[in-house]
Amino acid sequence: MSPPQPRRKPTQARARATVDAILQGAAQVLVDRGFDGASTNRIAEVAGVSVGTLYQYFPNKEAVVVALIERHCDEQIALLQAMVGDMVAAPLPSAVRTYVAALIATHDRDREVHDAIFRQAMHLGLPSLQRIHDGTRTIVRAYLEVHRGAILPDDLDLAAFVLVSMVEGMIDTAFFVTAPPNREALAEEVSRVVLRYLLGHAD
Amino acid sequence: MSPPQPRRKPTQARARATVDAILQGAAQVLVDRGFDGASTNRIAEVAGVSVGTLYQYFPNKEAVVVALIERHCDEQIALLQAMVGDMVAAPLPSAVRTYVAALIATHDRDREVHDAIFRQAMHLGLPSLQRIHDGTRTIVRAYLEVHRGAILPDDLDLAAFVLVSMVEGMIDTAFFVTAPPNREALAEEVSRVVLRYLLGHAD
Amino acid sequence: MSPPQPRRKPTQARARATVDAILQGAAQVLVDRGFDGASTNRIAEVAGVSVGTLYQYFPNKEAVVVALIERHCDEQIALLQAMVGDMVAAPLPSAVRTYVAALIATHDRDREVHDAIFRQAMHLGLPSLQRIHDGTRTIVRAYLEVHRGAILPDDLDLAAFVLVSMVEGMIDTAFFVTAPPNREALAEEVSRVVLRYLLGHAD
Amino acid sequence: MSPPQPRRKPTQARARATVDAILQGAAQVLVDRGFDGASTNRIAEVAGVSVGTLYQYFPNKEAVVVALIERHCDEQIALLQAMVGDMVAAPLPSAVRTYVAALIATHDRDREVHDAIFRQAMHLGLPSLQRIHDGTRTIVRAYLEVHRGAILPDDLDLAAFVLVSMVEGMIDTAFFVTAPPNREALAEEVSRVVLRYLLGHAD
DNA sequence: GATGAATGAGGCTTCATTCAT
DNA sequence: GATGAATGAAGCCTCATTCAT
Repeated sequence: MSPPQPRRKPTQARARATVDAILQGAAQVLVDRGFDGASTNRIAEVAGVSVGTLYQYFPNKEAVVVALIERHCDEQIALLQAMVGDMVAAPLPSAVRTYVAALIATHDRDREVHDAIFRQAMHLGLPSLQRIHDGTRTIVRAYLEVHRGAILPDDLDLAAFVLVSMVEGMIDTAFFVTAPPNREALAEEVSRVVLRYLLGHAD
Repeated sequence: MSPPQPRRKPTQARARATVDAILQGAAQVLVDRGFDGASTNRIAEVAGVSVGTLYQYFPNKEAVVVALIERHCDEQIALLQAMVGDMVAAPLPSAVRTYVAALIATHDRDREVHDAIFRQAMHLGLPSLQRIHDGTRTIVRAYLEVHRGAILPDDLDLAAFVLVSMVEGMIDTAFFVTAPPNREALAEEVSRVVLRYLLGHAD
Repeated sequence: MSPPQPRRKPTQARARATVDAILQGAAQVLVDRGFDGASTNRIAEVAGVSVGTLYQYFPNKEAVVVALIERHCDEQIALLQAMVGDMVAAPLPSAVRTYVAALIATHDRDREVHDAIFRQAMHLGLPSLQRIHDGTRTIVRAYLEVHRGAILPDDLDLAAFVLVSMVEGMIDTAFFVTAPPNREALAEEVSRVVLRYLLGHAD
Repeated sequence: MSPPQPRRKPTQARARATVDAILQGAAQVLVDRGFDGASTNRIAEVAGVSVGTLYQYFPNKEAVVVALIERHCDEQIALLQAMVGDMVAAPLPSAVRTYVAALIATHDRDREVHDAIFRQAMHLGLPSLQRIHDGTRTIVRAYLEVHRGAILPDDLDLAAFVLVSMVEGMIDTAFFVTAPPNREALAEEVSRVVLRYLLGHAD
């Protein structure tokens, strides 16, 4: 409803620390008491500031959650980019395996927080997940372009979409919906799916 | 001696109609105003009954949403089963294409309602999605068993998990997170992924 | 607010049984769930009838509670009268001891029910307790009249009032407020109070 | 270094005023509309604050009533103690008459409020009345100890219990159940009961 | 800048009561 | 006579938000 932008840019170090505390508190409360138990008063309390202070940096409750999600997404993307940084140079099979492993690792960090935030993102129907998806897709698409000659799919846009949404979606399912029958073998099997799709084989 | 018909069948018919109305109302409100805007009073009003009546059939607000999700899941599963009924007899490639098409069709029916309910399911962390997943997985696993000799994967449990979660997750992503670059070609491309995973080729 | 009289006199045996069941249910619920948990629906359910039936015999909820209290008071008075029936003929000391013992016995019967009903009577500020008091006082006053020559007090009205309210009040306190230090000796000590008041000694 | 005055004494003063206002309001409403008519909204309104404020100081409705009862009990006990302060030094007969008069006076102050609160205490089955009783009993017991040689009863615990519960119970009855035939003579007659119990005579 | 007491709309839920069957 | 589904006013309580200090 109201602009999800922070009311004032926290230029001073003290202010930034306050905002950080609030977001930490928000994450904490989200994890501990679920969405409906996350009131601004509670968040402020856990953050160790007063509600008034919270409202000095965020125009309303939603803005806090949005900011939290945004920050989380940024971290996720940064994490992913760091992990796949030199993937481009690698041969396709090992690149894929690295990518899948990175994605899974990404979900393993801060499971609870990730989970809580993910649910909120779904709940609020926010474009944050799309940001993650699109960012990832761009990276993948670029990679496919480089290897265009070696892979089966022609439509690289579509291929990138399918790859990212499939792998991401699957991992989300594995983490949020139902546990896989064999957690150890999961990464390898997913990699096989991808490799067979791209190459026709998984060697 | 006693009347062959239980005394209040008609009453039950009325009650069932009431429950239906409430669930309809809940779906309606969920779509229109989102979860937080879905108050029991609003639901009752849209359903055309009084709050009191709602509470005669559901112990609390969450129960209404849960019932709605459950019903939706049942419908989804029934729909899927109807569509893949004679898939078993079909050759693998066309079976896969049927399955994928069915899944997509399933998402196309009642887009908005499905969307709203799906979000709630995620939000509430309910096992309903798991039910869908597990149901589907059982079907798929049985199918793979039949074709065991013709496919590459050994671990059929894992294969079934990967297939279902991947395809389902991907379609969810396509519908809820970001639109695919080429909606027409999507089904075929997903089918290809599956077929190459199972056979090494997609012919 | 509305007349506390039953809507229709239950002339038939069946109807009387129904009324009984309802009052039983009311007592039950009052004991089990306290006053605020005693809803007409619950009472009807426990009584094994439908709410509608309850409302055929009682105009509103209060009427049920009032009827219950009335019935209880009647029982109490009858019980008391039975116990002190031939007290008049007895010599004063043993008469007093009989009376006190009867009062205590009266409180011991159906402790829980008595307790619950007593609280309601207080709560509703009903004249029922007054009925018990006045009834008892009349009996006592008559007895004192007979023994006028043998006792110290002149004002028999006042004496009867003091005796009844004191003994009754004390027993209520003993039962509802705090336990006496010596339950066994209580009756004898109370009797002594009364006898010394009447005679100057307790022999 | 740090300010010698804690930062929000004024705040606390304000808060205390608010709590007072709420309790006043509660007493008011209890008297005016009875327990069932005493809604938190009504109490807050009469107190001149918003419901939210009420709930900032009390976790629920019952807590308000309990606090009110507690405060009332404290006042009663303090009042009593003030009145009987130098009773110990007095000779028995006048001490008893002072005590009885004090108790009656205690009931005369704020009749309506006292009445309403007393009913609630019974209704809620709270130990508040017990507190009053036990407090009083301790005082009486100490007094009896001092005069042990001059009185008839041996078991001082029992005697104290009988005295307090009897006198208190009787006065409660006189005030809440039925009016005494001769209000003026009541105190003297009660004193006689007590004195004859303790001494065998009332001079 | 920070604080936290105060606000009050609004959510969830209960329950006395009615009335069509 | 009996039933019990339906009603809806009203109660308790929470929480996003403001503002005087």
